[in-house]
Amino acid sequence: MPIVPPTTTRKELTHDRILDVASRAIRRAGYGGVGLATIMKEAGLTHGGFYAHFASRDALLAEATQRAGRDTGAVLAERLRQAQAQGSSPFAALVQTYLADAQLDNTECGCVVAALASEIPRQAEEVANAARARVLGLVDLVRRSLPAGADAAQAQMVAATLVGTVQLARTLQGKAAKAWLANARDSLIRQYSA
Amino acid sequence: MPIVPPTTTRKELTHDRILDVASRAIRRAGYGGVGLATIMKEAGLTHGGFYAHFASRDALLAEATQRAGRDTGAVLAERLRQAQAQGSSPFAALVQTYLADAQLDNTECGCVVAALASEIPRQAEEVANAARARVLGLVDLVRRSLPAGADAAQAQMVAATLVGTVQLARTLQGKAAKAWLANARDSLIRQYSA
DNA sequence: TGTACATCAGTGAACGCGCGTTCACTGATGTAC
DNA sequence: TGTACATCAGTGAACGCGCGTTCACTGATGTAC
Repeated sequence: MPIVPPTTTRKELTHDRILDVASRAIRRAGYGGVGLATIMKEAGLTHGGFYAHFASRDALLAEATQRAGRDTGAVLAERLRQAQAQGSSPFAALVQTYLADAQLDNTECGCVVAALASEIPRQAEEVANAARARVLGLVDLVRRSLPAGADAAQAQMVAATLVGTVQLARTLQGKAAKAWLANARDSLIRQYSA
Repeated sequence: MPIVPPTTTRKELTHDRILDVASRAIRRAGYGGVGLATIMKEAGLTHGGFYAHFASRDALLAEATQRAGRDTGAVLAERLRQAQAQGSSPFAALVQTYLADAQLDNTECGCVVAALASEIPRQAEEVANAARARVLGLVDLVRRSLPAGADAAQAQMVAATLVGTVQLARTLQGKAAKAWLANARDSLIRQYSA
């Protein structure tokens, strides 16, 4: 989703559009899986104009990682708020959203950490830094969803389990993948709910 | 480690050497991160001879995935056997090996699933199939390490947590990464030991 | 044991292609007076 | 309000490079007699 600040020039709108396209492209195809020409074309531009918006390909990957993380982070945070407002368990809401069956085919708009985790350590410093920030953001979100008294260590365990589960389920097909997710939802909610 | 069957022609030895190099290359650099020329050079050959050994790049990636998984699977299985022989907990041995601090810098010779998980769904069918087999192999290994009575569902949870933990710890640096691993080792052993 | 020859494993140059990056240019936008 | 001009955002062709793949060839290995 494009984010449009109060005062926006035409160039800022274009920049934002490129970022939005790229944030989906990297989750769909991996950091190395999509070229600048494709991204620019999907944004309705020719590739020549790219360097008026970003210093390099890596600069785009870094910004796109941040964008992807903030987009899905905002959605999850909103779910937690809703659950709290209704007096239901924020943790259960998090788990059910993060491990929803739909996430299997939703890589392009899903969690950027789950989509790219194993590629992060191989990226250029600026990209890895942006990705690292999203990992920490995810852990923090998990921590805030846990019952009061839960510590960062528990949040790390849950975050690792969520990410690992989505990734491994995505390597399987159909029923086996959904069964894996369902099992993980049950186990996590049983174990960590207050 | 090259695997040498009883009767080996010179060509089989070379094939094996290419596979060994490739199995480390994909874990180090990702499926897309290393070219055939580099792999052949590391195996002491010129790249022209590649197609005498493999039908395509993807065929190599598939075989190298299988090789990597079997190599590390054999090491882990041996650890489990040792622990059982000594009357100590196989599960603790598995967790301490899989989540050892050394794994942070050991991507090249470590678990192929942890090294490549998020890239698997994007690979060609034959590569994804080989990788999927390694995921199931990992789950099975975990299941065999768990106390008697543990089911496949528990093994899936543990496998996802192991893989997610290694991946996320690898995105961090130094002390933070080691602390994450230590926390995960403690939590898992506390939770699943008989 | 020695020679002649077929098979085999690996070489090295070449191919077409898509990549990230650069740059001279164009047409639209917006400002000055 | 209208004209002249500077600035801006995006175009499209070109570059050098490394990739996967192909192929004619070479030198070594091994077999037949």
